[in-house]
Amino acid sequence: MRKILNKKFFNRSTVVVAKDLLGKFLVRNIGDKEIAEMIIETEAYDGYKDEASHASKGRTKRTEVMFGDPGNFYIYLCYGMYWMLNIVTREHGYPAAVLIRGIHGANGPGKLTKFLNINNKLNNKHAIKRNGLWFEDRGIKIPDRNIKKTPRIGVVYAGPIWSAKKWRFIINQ
DNA sequence: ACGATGATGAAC
DNA sequence: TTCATCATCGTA
Repeated sequence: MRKILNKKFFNRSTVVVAKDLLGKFLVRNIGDKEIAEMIIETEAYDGYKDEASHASKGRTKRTEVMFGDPGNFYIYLCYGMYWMLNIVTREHGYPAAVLIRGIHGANGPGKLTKFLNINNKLNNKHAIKRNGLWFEDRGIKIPDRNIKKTPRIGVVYAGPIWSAKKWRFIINQ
């Protein structure tokens, strides 16, 4: 079974999408090369009230993408060196996204974008084959008992309420 | 424990 | 136009 995840999949609760992405495949196509790896770690960033989310600054040139269509990529540079790959969730006009933090063979959001050759050229592009980067359901279902929830990484600046939210999801090895 | 490295947003 | 900050990672 190979089903490409569509707009409908991403137009749902951000936390649910983040959890559901575990076990799905991130597929990268460049030329005649195709890499497909299972997603093992994600984080949810939901709404303008979430102080950990860039969208808490409101609509800016950068955050505009998060207000866009579900299934679009939100990609930005972090610490001057690493591209972060996010996928926009919820309906158009509501700012939310899921950060892809780990795939099989590349743990860490900066490492996986380097591994898959992802940069801001894909920012605000839709996750479809035509753009060379998309998501597939290959029939793997991760049972709840194998999913670990923890607070998000590197967001202490967001204050006690938002930094404590257990919106990071990892497959228990 | 820390430095690399540059875009971003807010203050001035 | 400056300035602090940062959804990280490799080296130590």
